[in-house]
Amino acid sequence: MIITEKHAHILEKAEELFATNGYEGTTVRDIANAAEVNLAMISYYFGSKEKLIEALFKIRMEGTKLKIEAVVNNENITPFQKLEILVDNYIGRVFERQSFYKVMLTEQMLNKNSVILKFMRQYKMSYITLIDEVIKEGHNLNQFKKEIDTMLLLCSMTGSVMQAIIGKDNYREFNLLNKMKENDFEELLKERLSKHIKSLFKVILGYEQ
Amino acid sequence: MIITEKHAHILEKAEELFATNGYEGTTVRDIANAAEVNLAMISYYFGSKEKLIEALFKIRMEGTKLKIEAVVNNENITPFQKLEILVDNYIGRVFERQSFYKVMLTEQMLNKNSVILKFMRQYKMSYITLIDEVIKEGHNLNQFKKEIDTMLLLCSMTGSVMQAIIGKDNYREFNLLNKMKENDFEELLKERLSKHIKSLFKVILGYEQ
DNA sequence: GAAAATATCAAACATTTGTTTAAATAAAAG
DNA sequence: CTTTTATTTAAACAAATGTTTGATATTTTC
Repeated sequence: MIITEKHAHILEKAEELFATNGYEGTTVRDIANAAEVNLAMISYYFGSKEKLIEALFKIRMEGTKLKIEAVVNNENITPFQKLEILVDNYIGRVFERQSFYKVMLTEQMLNKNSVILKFMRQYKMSYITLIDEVIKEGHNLNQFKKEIDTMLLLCSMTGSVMQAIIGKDNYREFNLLNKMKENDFEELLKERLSKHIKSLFKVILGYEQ
Repeated sequence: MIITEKHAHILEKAEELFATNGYEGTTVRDIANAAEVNLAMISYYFGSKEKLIEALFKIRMEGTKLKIEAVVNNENITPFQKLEILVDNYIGRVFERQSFYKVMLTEQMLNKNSVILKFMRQYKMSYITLIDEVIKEGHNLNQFKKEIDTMLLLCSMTGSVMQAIIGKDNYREFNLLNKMKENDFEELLKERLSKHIKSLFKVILGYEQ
């Protein structure tokens, strides 16, 4: 399937609606209105509502895998530096595409669509095997001193970021940051998350230089 | 509103359906079938589908707050022990009520219902202020050495647990635990999560006895 | 045990849903 | 320019949705 600009535009509007109202809570009419196209165009372009969300997952997940792998194939940096870059990449991607990651989170729980499940499985597995490699490398170089549960560490990373995003407003309020501009606040939160998660990795892996 | 056994039974079936299919993805007919009552009984008992999910949040959140506070009012244990108990309580509650916590997670993202928002806000705030107190106590006693971002630590706790639950099957597969019985596996995962999160707290707070 | 209140039921209700149709318009190809 | 192909449209479609109705059964109250 060829994705034109029109496709991409509709997908972006649909993505926003799915993030705020859920897949089932979003009607094809909502999408058509938001994208300012005729109702029938959704079927015309994508075939069905279900194929539309499949297309969304396809387009969003395509680039991601390559981006992740590029980091690890860089030979000139230490394992811990690689992990730091992976963390920052992850945070950057989630903040850049908050809507999509919210959709992903709900679909992880609810979805039974096999196409979407395949995409998510692929994404997760590439991430975990990659990090596992880097961690093994660090152990071999005797830079990481502790044996760890990679998957739980990954849960902490993704979970911390997602919870922070979902509870953004609570965080803002609790830390008395209401006056800040939205953009500045997001940068602050990203920065704090980055530090927080890197230190998680550090202490859990028993990193020593 | 008085909650009878019949109410509770319908709510439990609805809760399961909401967890697997989402609120919008669950029809009143689905609930009636699952609870083995006539379709009209849902309206008769709860007034509407929306009031049903509000009742679910009400009943589930009522007990929680008291349980949390009981821990902290125990004077005979150290701050870090209190945190350990809070962590184990949290894990225990989530595993015991996986369906509800899944519903909560999606509603956190999607819901605009003011009644539900109020419940969740209350829940979150009571948790955070409580933990904040314990952490201050630990600092005053010079047992915690590091200044921390309480809310991010909380994000890591809740996020780790939720991600682990959502990705249970992945965890099982990746760690080659497929032969294990579901119950045994859950106990194992709880144990590992408990250790993992407690060590997070320990290192991030700079705990020294 | 009759009267009143509560619970259950199948059927019907008006909306909303995703999708399709067939006609009209615009763009591309020859 | 004309024909063919691709796009856009309003209207229609059947199925599904949350809710209500009015009749019937069951339980409670006195």
